[in-house]
Amino acid sequence: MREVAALAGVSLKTVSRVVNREPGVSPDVTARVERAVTQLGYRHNLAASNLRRGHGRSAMVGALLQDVSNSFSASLLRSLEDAARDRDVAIVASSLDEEPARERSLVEGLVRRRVDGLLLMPATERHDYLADDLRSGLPIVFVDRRPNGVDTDSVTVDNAGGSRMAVDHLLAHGHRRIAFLGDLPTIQTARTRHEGFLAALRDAGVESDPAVEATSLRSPDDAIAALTLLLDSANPPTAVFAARNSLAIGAIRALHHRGVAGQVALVGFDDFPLADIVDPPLTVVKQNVAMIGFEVAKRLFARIDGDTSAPQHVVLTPELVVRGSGEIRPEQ
Amino acid sequence: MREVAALAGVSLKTVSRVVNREPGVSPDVTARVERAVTQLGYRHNLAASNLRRGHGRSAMVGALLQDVSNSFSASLLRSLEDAARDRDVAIVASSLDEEPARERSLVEGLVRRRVDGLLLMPATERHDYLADDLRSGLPIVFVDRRPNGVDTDSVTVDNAGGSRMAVDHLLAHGHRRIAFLGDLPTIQTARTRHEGFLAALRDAGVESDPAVEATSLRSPDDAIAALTLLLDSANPPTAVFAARNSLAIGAIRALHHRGVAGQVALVGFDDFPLADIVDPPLTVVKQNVAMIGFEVAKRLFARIDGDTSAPQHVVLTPELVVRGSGEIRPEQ
DNA sequence: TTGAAAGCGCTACCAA
DNA sequence: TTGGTAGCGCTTTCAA
Repeated sequence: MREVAALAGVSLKTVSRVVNREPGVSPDVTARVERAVTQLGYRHNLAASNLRRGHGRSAMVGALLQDVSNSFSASLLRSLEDAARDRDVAIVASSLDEEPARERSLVEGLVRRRVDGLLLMPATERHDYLADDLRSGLPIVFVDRRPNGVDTDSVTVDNAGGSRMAVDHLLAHGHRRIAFLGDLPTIQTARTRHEGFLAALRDAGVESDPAVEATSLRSPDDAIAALTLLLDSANPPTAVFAARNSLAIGAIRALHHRGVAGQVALVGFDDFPLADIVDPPLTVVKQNVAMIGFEVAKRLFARIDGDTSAPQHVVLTPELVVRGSGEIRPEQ
Repeated sequence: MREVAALAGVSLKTVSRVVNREPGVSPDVTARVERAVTQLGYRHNLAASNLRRGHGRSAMVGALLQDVSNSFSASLLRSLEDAARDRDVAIVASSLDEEPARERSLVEGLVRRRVDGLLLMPATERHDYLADDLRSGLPIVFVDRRPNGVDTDSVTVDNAGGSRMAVDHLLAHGHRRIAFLGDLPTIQTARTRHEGFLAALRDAGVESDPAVEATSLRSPDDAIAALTLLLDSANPPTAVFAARNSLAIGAIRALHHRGVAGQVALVGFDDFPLADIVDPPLTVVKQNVAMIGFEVAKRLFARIDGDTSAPQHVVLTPELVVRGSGEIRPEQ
C-alpha cells in the first residue's frame, strides 16, 4: 500500500479511500491510484483492515458439521453459504465425526480466527464450555441437536415425533415385530429417536423386544451386520425402522443380500438423494434440510446483526414420505 | 492481552510468550499468566498475530468447488479437510455453480483474506486472471479441469478415456445405437467426455447420430426430459451413456417412467453413493474421488511448504464398475 | 528470564 | 479534497 501511494504520488490515506470506495476523492486521483494498484498487483489485506477497524469482525462464519461429505451436512452447508453470499461472508467448514475433542479444538480455532458466528452441530454432550464465548457476544446457533448447559439459538426437528410417524405407519400396515436400527445412544438425536420408537409401540399396546433392537451402529456396514443377524434369527422382524439415513442404506443392502428386499418393510429416518429409485423405493421420515438451513442462517445472521432477544428454539416437524418400502405388509 | 499482562503483573511480551508456548518462561510466571487468561476469558487473536509475524500466512486455504452439496465436491472437500487437519489449517469453502463471475469474485475475496493456497474447480474457461496471484506466490491447484492460459498444478481424470471405456463396454454388449447425455459443451470435462464418446464410436466403425445426442443438460430433470424424448422417438436408442452422475440419475428416472428400466442399457460417468442399489444397479465409470482429493492436498501443501518445482499435471485413470445396467443387451 | 520499543498493514480522527 | 498521526493486537529485536 505504501508503494501504491508512492507510485500514485498520494498519501496512504488516499489509497485507503480509493480501495474502500469512500466518497470524497477526485476522479483524477482515483484513476491514478487504481492504475498504480493494478500495475503493482496490490491486494488489499482484509485482516489488517479488520484489525484496525476495531469492530473485531472477520466477515467469516464457522460451520461445524458432522461430516461435510454426508448429504445432510453438505446441504446444510450449502444453505448457509447461499445466505452468506449476499453479505460477502466466507464460511469456514469442518467435520466433527462425533468426536467431542475435535469439536472443542475446532471451536477454539474459530474463536482465535474471530469468526462472526458459529453454526454448530455438536458432537459433545454438554456445552458449558461455550459459556464464555457466548457471554462475550459470539453468536452460536445449534442445529440438529439442542444446547445443553448453555442457552443459545437452536434449530432441530421433532425426532421423537418423526420416529412415531414411522412406527405408526408400520403398525398400520399390520406389523407387530419391528426391528430398530440406531446410532450411538450418546448422540442426542439417536437417543430421542429410539425413545420415540419405544413410545409409539407402547402407545399401540405392542410389546417391544430388545432382541430386535440394535444400537451403536455407526456405518452402513454396521447396519448390514446387525440386520443380517436379525433376519437369520429364529423370530425375524417383519419390518425395520432405520433411524438414520446411512443405516437405512445398510438395511437396504442387507435385505438385498438376504433376498427379502420386497418382503420385509423398511422405513428410514432422514431422506437422501435417490431414495426414490432404490429397490424398492424407500419410505422415509423426511427432514426438510433446506428449511433447517434457512432457519439456521436466519437466526445466525440476525444475531450477527445485533439481535439480542432471548434464545429461540425452532423445532421443525418432519414429514412421512411414502414410496413403497414402508407399505409392504407382513407375510401370510 | 494488555489486561492479562496487567492482571498477571508481567509485560505484554511475556504473555505473548506464554500464549505461544515459547520456551524460557519460568513455570511460576507461566501459571500466573494462564490463570489471568482464563479469568479474563482472553482469546488470542490469530489475525493480529499473523499480521505481525509478517509471513503473510493465515493458516487457511480456500476450496472453490462447483457445489459443496453435490457428492463429488463434498468428498473432495472432505479429503482436503483431512489433510489440513494435522496442520491446523482451516478451510474456506464456496460453491461456484458454473458461474465464472462468481469464481472471480470469490478468488478475489480469498486473496484479500490471504489464504495460503487455493483448490480450484474452475467455472471459467480461461485463467489468465490468476497470473498475478500465481506470480506473487499463491499456490493454486486445479482439480477436475485443467488450467488454461496459466500453468499451475492440476489433478484431473482421463475423461476421454473414461468415455471410451463406457462406450466400448456398450458396444461389446451389442449396442449400436447409443444415446449421449451431456452437460454444457462450454464445460471442459463435458466437452472431453463427448469427444471421447464420438471417438469410441468412430474407432469401432459405428456411425454416430446427433439425433440421439443431447448436450447442455444441467440437471436430472433436463436429462429426464431429453431422454424421454429420445425413447419416444421413431428410432429410440438401445443404450444410454450419461456423462455426469446427475444426468445418470435423471436417466434412471426416465427409464423407470417409461417402464423400460431393465431393457435399455445405461452407463454413467462418475460414481455416487447408492449406485449399487438403484434398480437395476448402475454400471459406471468411476473416478476415485479419495485419490483425487489426496493428490490435490498433496500438491497444495507441498507448494505451501515451498516446493517450487515445475507445475505438475496429475491425470488419474477412471475405472469401469460393472453392476448390471450396462450389461443389458439390445432386444431381439 | 523478562521487558521496552518499534512496527506488521491498515483506518479513524483531526487538521490543512 | 487531501494528508499526518496514532494505534488496532500482536510479535520482533535488542537490551536489561
